[in-house]
Amino acid sequence: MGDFKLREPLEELAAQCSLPAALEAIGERWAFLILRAAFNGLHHFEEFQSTLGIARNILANRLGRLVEHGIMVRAPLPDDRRKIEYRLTEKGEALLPTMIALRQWGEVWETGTPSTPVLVDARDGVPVREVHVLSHDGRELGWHDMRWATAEDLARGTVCGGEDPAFRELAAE
Amino acid sequence: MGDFKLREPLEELAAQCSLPAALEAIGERWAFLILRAAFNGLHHFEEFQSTLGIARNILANRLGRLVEHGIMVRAPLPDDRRKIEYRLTEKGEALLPTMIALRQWGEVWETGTPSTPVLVDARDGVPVREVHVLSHDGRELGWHDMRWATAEDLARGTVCGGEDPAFRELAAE
DNA sequence: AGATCGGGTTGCGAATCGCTACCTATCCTG
DNA sequence: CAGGATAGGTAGCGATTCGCAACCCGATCT
Repeated sequence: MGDFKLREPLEELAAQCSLPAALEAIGERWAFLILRAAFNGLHHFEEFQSTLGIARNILANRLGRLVEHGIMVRAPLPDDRRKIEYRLTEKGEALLPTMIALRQWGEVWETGTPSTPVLVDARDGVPVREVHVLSHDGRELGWHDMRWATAEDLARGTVCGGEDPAFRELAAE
Repeated sequence: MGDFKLREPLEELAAQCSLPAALEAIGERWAFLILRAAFNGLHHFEEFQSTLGIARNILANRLGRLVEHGIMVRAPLPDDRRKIEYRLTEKGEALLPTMIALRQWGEVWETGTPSTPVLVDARDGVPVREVHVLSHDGRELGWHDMRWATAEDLARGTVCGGEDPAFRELAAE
């Protein structure tokens, strides 16, 4: 027991968009919270278990899955071979913007209060900005400032003002 | 059947961080994909069902939950009262940066290819930037450029260079 | 050697998922 | 206005998955 099977239907959708692929890796219950704990400096099974209150078998399963997906690495410590260190890989660290964006959304729309601890710039101790989608020239874009474009749209430059040199550059590849 | 009960343990954690609160709202399987479909312009039960391939009772449950959480609104159309429109609220639209960040992560670390369709700036048709965590002065911060700060850290300005005027301003509240 | 600790696995009942069939209003058509 | 099609769900039921508690086993400590 404890070896759960994959649920397939997401994979079909992954052909079109990589969101399903991402969810396959970290979309399960607890995965994001384990990740947050890891970002908070936790590295050991018992630490995750006691601070998250997650069931042990589920935790073992999730850690295993995160390792499978290359999001964390499992390393037995040389000085105490009972201890196993779970550590974020570069791939795992790359999930930070997603996690912060989700947390900030929760702050604004769910809890209404800033979470602690706060993530600050290590250089000057100032809290980080709110995560936004930015245009190529750095403007903050709301949903109504964007649109979807197909591969052909991009290649043709038929979307709107295809005169922009930065666009030509991007569309070229 | 179909009325699922909430699982509580997440709520305790929500006191400290609003990530659990956010996950309570959109952390379930399919929720993000329904959201993506909504961002792609789908508005009706059958549209979601056929494009996502999700089971009908699960879809009904998820849509209901998203509506409960104020992420979507359910509106019967006046001209055809069989039809129900599901539409993103402002709160739902605010999830776009999270979704894009997750999708971009999937593109880079899972599928390795850009997804279609591509999200572009409506003004000039240029694809949006990759989502990053930015410092108050706009630098892109990697995980190792940040740290966690407690409320006291912020109030005291003991973190590092507390001389920054922007920091004083933020720490004041 | 015996106790303890870190990191799991096993069993089992409860909750959730997914599939296939209904079901109920509303249109639409003759 | 009867009969069918359409939109949006429910109900039943087997297959997974979750959560809890108990057990296991190889280090390590005393």
